[in-house]
Amino acid sequence: MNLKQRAAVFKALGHPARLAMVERLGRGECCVCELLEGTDYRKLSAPTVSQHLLVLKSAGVITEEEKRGKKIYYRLRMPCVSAISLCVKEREEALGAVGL
Amino acid sequence: MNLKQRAAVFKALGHPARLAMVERLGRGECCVCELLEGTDYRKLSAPTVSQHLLVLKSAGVITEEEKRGKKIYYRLRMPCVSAISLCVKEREEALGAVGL
DNA sequence: TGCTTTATTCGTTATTTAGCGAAATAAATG
DNA sequence: CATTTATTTCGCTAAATAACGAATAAAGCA
Repeated sequence: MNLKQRAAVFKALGHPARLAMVERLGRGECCVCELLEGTDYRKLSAPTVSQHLLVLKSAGVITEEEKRGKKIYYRLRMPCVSAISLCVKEREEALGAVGL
Repeated sequence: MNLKQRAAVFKALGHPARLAMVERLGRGECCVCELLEGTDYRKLSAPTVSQHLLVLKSAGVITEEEKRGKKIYYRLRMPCVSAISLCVKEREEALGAVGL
């Protein structure tokens, strides 16, 4: 995996809505409608969520698992990103001095 | 560290030039002039590199270490991002099927 | 002091991204 | 088959980002 591809993964994670989706999927696969509800970041429209999913899929972070009934299920394709997100989350103290 | 702040960290890493800089800084502090040379991604102008450093600094990823002579030294402020980048790098197989 | 090096700030332009309403697709259900 | 539900695609606009040349600042050197 080259530099550009790696950067694309981080870029995909670099939006609150997408990061929330990834963290949700880290707790197990779910359908789009659940992701549409679940974001505590803010309420986004279905088209917007759909587009964010495409970004994550293109970067290889998630994958379309299967279609059950009317619902389409996604799951995390790079399990390590869950650990990554946790790692960053815990670095709280490292950011205090920047005013973040 | 909240969702938005975490996303900002990933966003900062989400550019080939910035990721290369972070990976370089992961091997030890260095000055701007070294970062200006070192990117195998592509040759960028000094103003552009300077702006990328600002992005990384604002997200709390790096910090301005000190000024020695004419040179300004930066270092990694969130050491875990080095490990993160390696983790993503190794997930190569996970991306084959997406055409990445 | 004047010149060179190192790095940043400013101003501008081109490109990308985010978001959404409207429309389209697909599956289940009455 | 018409309707509802779940999701995506399309077309558009507003905002953010990337990049760079010119100008600026600060430090060391001749």
